[in-house]
Amino acid sequence: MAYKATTLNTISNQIDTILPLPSLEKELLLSHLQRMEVAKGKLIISAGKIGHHVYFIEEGLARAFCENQRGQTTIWFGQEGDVMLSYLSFFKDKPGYESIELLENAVLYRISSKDLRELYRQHIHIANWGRKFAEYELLKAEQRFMDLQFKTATERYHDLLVNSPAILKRVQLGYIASYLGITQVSLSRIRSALK
Amino acid sequence: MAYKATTLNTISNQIDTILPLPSLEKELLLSHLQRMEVAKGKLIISAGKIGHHVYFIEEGLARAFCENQRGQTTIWFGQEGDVMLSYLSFFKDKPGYESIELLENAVLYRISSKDLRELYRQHIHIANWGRKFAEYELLKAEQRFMDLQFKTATERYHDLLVNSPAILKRVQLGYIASYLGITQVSLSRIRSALK
DNA sequence: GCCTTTTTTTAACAAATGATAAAAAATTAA
DNA sequence: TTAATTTTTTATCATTTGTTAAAAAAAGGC
Repeated sequence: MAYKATTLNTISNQIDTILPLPSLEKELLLSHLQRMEVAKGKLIISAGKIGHHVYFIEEGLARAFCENQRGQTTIWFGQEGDVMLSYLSFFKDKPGYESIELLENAVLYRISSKDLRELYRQHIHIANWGRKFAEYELLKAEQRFMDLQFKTATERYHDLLVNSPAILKRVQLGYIASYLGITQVSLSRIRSALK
Repeated sequence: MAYKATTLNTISNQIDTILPLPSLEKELLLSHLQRMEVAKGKLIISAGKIGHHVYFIEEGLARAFCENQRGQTTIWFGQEGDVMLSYLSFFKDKPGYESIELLENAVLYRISSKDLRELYRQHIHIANWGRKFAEYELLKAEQRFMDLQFKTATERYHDLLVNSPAILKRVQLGYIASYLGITQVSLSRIRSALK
């Protein structure tokens, strides 16, 4: 059974985690969100197409992946509390690199890019909330880049074990391997060396 | 001789490139900027320390680098029009991963983190300017990550040749190699294979 | 110019990862 | 449960990149 939803992972708390909003702006932002229950396997965002919404994950698991010569490479996992979007689509109205699919049945909230941009334009608290959102995503991207540049695949796997055990439990190893930037065979070698 | 400064690379135009500001907010932001002439070799930001300013490069060239087992690895080059900062320091008041040093004599403009945050808090246009800044930096970081994940060192070198020939002319190959995530010996092999 | 120092290239060998194929284990469906 | 399918591991060999050392080329100082 899925764990009982508490106030800790409600959409309202997700918003406050980025930057607490005054009640007026909070209600305004919430009023533009649309709740969706989506089945496992559904493609939320398609590579090469412009995504017109930003999604908040209240429950469920998703992955972003790119198609390339060797098939699909997973570049991101998202779970409860994460925000799901194509940066290129939302920031520049351009087609994104990646597709995003649900790996489990999910409860999502979405807002259209158009609505969110209008809220940014009119309300300074929401503009600063959007700035904080971009800044935190940038810190995550920087961390990700540094890991890829400076750590070995073995270290990155170990980091996942320590920092994101939930992902490892919920996802098959082929996806993990491509997320780490190595082949599944290589990941299998790393795992057997750890025993 | 350095090229003559035109309106194209003034600090004022750098700001508008991120997001054009109304004249009131533009003047306000400019009034907080301090002009500096800095000599080649100067360390602007130090790894492990909190950087308290954000810098705009009007003239000159800089690199960010990290110390690690193999010495220094260059992770970024900045030239005319680029903004220079530690993300961790400015966004979270934490010590950053990287040091930034000037590779040429430079003309910089700087603003304190404190002042810029206060402008974000009070002026919606500046808040949205700051949001756009973070969004564009995030797109650059995403591009960088994708390149490292999906392209070979040879392809990354070729991209530099095509997209940033100025950097290649101004910087020694050892820095370029570490920026590409390979050794200088490897870069030399790549270069000789292209002939 | 010439000498010193720094940068770049080349060579030889080691280590890590990729590609492919096949075996083993786990999962799913009837 | 059994059979089919999917996932994971193991093995072999090729390729790429790293390490170290030395030679060649370029840059800087006197």
